[in-house]
Amino acid sequence: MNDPAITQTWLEAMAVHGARQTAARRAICEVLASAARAMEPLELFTESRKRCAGLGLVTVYRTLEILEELGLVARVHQPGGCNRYIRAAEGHQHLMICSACGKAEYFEGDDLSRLFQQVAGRSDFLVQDHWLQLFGLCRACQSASTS
Amino acid sequence: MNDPAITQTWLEAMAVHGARQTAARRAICEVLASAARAMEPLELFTESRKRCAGLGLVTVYRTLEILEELGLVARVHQPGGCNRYIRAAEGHQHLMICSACGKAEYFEGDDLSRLFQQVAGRSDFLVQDHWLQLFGLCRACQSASTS
DNA sequence: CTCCTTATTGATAATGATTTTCATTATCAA
DNA sequence: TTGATAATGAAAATCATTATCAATAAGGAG
Repeated sequence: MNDPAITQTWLEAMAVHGARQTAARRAICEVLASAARAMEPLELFTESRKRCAGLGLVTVYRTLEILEELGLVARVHQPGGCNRYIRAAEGHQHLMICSACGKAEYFEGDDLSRLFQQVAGRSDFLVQDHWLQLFGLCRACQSASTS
Repeated sequence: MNDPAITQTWLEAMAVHGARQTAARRAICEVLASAARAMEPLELFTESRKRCAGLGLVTVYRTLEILEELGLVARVHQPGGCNRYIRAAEGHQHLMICSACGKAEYFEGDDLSRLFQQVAGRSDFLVQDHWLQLFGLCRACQSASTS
């Protein structure tokens, strides 16, 4: 699914949820859907404002709240802070984040769920959910550090 | 290693680091070392104050900063917030958190590192670090929800 | 054991991110 | 086209965290 399609999907999902379709929301969704990195509210505000003059920061917060509530967008936790948002995973995927440029990419982690149950089975916990994130260097940043 | 021993280890590590041994720090370490759950600064403050009258919240923040810097304590990220701290893992361990009571427990995850490299190998990322946390129900809370 | 340097302390003020409030504006169903 | 009402932006309020600073206490030197 490409970026414009994602934006469309998000706006439709919001509509189903009873939320109106506005210029502000469209701008915010477009920016976030096409972002290669997780973005924080202020960045998202600055970028989205280029597409929707007069946009307010508060609207960014409110839109993120809805998108997160609908499971379309996810908050990303990093050593440097936990206020960045990115397109949510499709199915059993996990994030891999470049610690140099911030680029984020999902990878399939379907086979991991089973393992977690098993590993945790050694204790008395009943596992219901898991958070997994990998940090490293993307291809571009590997090359950059070599040269 | 039991709780008083952990406290002692922490205070000694802080001493090596050049930090003085004070009543405030001892109280904070004692509380955090014996905690079964990750605690937020304000909670830690309230509890520690019972052992060290007049303790200030600011000192809790400062002590946490040192303990984290020395790798003795780790920040815990949860859906409800990212401002809780807990005893750091020993070696390749990961956290398992009870979503009902908050109880946290470490489990061995040594064999997982290899898997992450492998899984990520499908992409162009060079994995350097990983964050893994499991959420579920501890034994006590499983029983509670059954009865 | 006492003194003295200096790290540590708590109270207060400042900061920065996020939320709330509210009057105005825009969406969209009828 | 119209009207009920959701959505908006500006400003104020809130909350956690950080910086400031004068008073205090830790702990090495003597």
